[in-house]
Amino acid sequence: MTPKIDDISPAEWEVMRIVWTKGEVSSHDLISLLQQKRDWSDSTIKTLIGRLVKKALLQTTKDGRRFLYSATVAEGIAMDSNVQAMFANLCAMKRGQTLVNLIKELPLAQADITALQAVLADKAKTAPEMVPCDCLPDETQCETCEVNDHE
Amino acid sequence: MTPKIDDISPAEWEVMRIVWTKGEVSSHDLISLLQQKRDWSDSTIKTLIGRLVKKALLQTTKDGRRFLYSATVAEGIAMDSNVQAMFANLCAMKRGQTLVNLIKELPLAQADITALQAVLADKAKTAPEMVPCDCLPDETQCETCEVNDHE
DNA sequence: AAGGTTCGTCTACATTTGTCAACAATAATT
DNA sequence: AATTATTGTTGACAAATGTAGACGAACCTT
Repeated sequence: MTPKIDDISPAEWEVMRIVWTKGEVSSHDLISLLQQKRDWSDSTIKTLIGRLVKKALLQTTKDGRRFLYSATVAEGIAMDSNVQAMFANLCAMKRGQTLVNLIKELPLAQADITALQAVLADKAKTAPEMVPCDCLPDETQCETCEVNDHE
Repeated sequence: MTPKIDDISPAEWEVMRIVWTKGEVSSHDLISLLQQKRDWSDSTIKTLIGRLVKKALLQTTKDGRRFLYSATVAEGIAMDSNVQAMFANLCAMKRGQTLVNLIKELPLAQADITALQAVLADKAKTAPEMVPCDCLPDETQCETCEVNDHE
């Protein structure tokens, strides 16, 4: 089955983070690590693991009696895909501002900032004057867009 | 009741987008606009409206026999809050790269780019050399971080 | 006044998600 | 061998979500 990459629930996300960070983990490690962050019972974590395996986001390797779990999808891919899916829900016209607010809040490393600046410099070359709102169905006109059009 | 701002389901987002864009809408308008984008029955949309009212994300004004619906939370606030909540799920160390990938994909207006550049220039002044991974519980060490520490 | 239309509310039902307990198989200990 | 611990699998159940039919009150048409 294909991994359901955009179907990771918040609780499952916690599990995946550990797996991605450790590479291969036993359910025991997963449980012990997660319980240092979350007040979840062993059972709960086992269920989450089971569901992730069913969703094909985790794969198993037999290690004697137990299993070792590892991710079937790279962390970066999953993050990109989910973040992009989330942004697809937002009004196209207002994504830029949202990004500005987000970046203001986020701690970023020097290297990240440099990389971002490079991408922006590049995009600036071909960026349109404005990105229109896409909240209403095609035929309909968005008030705000009209206003801006007349500016 | 306080609006459950981070409790907007994907289907509900669709509804909110219309409301935010139009300001005040009747259920009739909502239904007719939404059905141009989604293959939802009248009933389905009515249910969504009802749930949004219950979540205090929509408020109503009586307009004769019917209601006019409007948002109780500004679109920008909701977007910021949700995007930030989503990023909280991501490994702190990899958020920067995710942002880079996101921005590469997103169409941005000139003005947005300029604003982003300003924020980045400002952040660059105080940005740390690196933001450590926060996927594992405090005591535990993240492999990748170690590696980077030794660089 | 009678019948159709509009609109809000209720009920319904399958899935998904958050949370667990119980159980069975297997391995480790005594 | 008997007991205990470990670990994967099942079953459960409430709450949230996607989806939609049915019903009743209010309104408009004739």
